[in-house]
Amino acid sequence: MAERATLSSVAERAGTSRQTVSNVLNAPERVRPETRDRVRAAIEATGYRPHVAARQLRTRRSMNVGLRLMPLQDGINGSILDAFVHALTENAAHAGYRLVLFSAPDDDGEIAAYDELLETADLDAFVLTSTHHGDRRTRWLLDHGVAFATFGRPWSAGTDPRDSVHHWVDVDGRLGAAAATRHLRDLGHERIGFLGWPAGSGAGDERRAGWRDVLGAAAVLDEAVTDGVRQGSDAAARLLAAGATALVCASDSLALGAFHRTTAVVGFDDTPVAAAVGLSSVAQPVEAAAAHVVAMLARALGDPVPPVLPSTPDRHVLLEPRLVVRDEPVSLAHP
Amino acid sequence: MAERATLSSVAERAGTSRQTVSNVLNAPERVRPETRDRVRAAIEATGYRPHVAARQLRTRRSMNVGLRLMPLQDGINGSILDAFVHALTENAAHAGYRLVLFSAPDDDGEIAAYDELLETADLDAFVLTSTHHGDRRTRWLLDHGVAFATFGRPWSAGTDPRDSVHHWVDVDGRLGAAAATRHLRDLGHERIGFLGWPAGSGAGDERRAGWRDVLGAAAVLDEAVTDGVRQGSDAAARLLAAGATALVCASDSLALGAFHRTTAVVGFDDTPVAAAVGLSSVAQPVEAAAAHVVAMLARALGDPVPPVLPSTPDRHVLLEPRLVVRDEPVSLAHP
DNA sequence: CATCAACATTTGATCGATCAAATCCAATCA
DNA sequence: TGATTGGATTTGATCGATCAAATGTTGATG
Repeated sequence: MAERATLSSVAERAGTSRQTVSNVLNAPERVRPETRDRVRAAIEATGYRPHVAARQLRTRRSMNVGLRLMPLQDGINGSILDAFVHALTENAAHAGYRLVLFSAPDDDGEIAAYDELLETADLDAFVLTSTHHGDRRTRWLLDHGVAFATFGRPWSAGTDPRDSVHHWVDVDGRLGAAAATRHLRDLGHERIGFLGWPAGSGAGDERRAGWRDVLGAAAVLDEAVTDGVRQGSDAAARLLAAGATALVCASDSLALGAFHRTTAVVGFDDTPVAAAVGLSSVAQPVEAAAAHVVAMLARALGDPVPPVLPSTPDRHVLLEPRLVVRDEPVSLAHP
Repeated sequence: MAERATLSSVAERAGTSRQTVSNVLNAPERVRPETRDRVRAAIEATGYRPHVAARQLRTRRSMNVGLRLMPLQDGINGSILDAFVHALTENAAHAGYRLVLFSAPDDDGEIAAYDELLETADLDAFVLTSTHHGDRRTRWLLDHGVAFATFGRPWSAGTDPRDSVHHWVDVDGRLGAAAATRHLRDLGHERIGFLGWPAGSGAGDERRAGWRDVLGAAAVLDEAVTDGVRQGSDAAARLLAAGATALVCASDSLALGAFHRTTAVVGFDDTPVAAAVGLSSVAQPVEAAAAHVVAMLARALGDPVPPVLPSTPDRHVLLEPRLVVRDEPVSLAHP
């Protein structure tokens, strides 16, 4: 087994010094072209790869980004986050970052984990998901000058202006719900109900607002229940009894419950279940969201943003969801 | 902002040397109790935490475990892997490991990533999922003396004995299918069909075998289709037409398709969908699987195995799945 | 031809831990 | 008393990179 190549071993081979090799990698413009080529050849020949721990010890940069895995969602809806984690992993790799996972029982535990990881492992940044009212995590990170971005808007009532200064990416659920409503109207439905959650959840309220945007004064058939298939089924029955002929739902769980009462249903998040049963649903562009998150972090960290990532310098990005229309229900098509 | 505490700063405060502080942390028995207490007090007072990069540079151990995120499953079934990732993250933390994610387009890409991560980041071990026939990854890792464990048996036809020497954890699908079949028989069904995949997939064949184990010569109603809700629905119709009154399915996707034809269905993997619609399903003990994986890695690495992890010294663990019986179908209960 | 600036390259120190070997110290024994 | 032993503690070197400052080289300029 060959010895591990180091800066020094490469330097020796190229007939230069450590630092020149280092410069070829980190500041090539400082090195004369001929030397550069000679060093590059030596790097190639030895298969040299920089050792991250050594670099980290000196620079205090680990190129690692932390992500807390949220406790598993009980239902169907958790899968967007999983898709997001996938997309994040790939996009982080494009920018040279690696994703480090950790878990915590609650927000305070997550904050304690930040503290620990920053001090012991030099994590460069964090990605937060599932932002909510009164989120202490963002405050802590801002106060400590840590780079981070959230997937999800800051949902606070705007009391503290600092909440809006951090980087975030979110999907415009209002637009999505509006598109869903319009789609059903285009199919000929006139009495379109909304099946969502009780007021108070940021995302839920947004979606309801999108439905109202389209229907205006006709937006009267409104049910608010906790998330779940059974609740969706029951509430759908009530809405249909009240005269609704089509339903916009705040989640695929609710939509799945509603789906066997009528196929004129649109769900939210385009989970695997929706695809499986042929349910139309509003898809979140998680891939794009992840790309924006990584781009924001790279900018915040002063690192180059690779061309594959979005180059908008915005600190906030609100993405447009996409309505996935499926016109052939699969599993519930009783003969 | 206080300066970062280091071994030296703690040592100074405690009136000892660096090395003694290091010993208190890594080999306390070498230090006289009084000194030990003094040092511990200094550690406490300064909030000292060891810097992983510095340690890693010297010891060549990162305490990081790599995991490749598989490309997203198209359907419902991917969620077991996600649950496994969660469980793995938590159990890894118990043993002092962190989980580092990476992605790769295929097995060869994964191997290239191993190579890279080992050399640059000193990853201590890897966890592999979705093992399959002719898996080159395990061979490579064995050849390079890298610690790893797989979630999933080596499914090779036993040509190379090395395949069986590595650490693996799996769930006994055969047992699970048998339990499902028995459950349906106990409910009074006599003609129980199996709805699975074409022969050739390790896990699928196991599950079919479990069904045969229970029914013996009565195991005749057998359909093999590719995975999917629609396929499940269609195949279920054929099986029912052929006289079946109940169905054991190889996946929740298939089971969901079958579910509206008859509620006498048992699925596999107990995905969120199954819970959502009230479908009985065979649950994989992912939590236990993850704990075993971490315990195996810790042993392989010569690290202490924390008491919360299983202490069996086995290199192979076959876990028993659990049948989750749900007797009230939710969404498909047509009035 | 000497001087100076600008560029190119090298040298020594450093990040914070561990390893290996040296030193210190108290207790034991000839 | 002095040598010996074993445990406790300290010292110096090291891992592999980067930083900061010093040195070396080149070309332009008066």
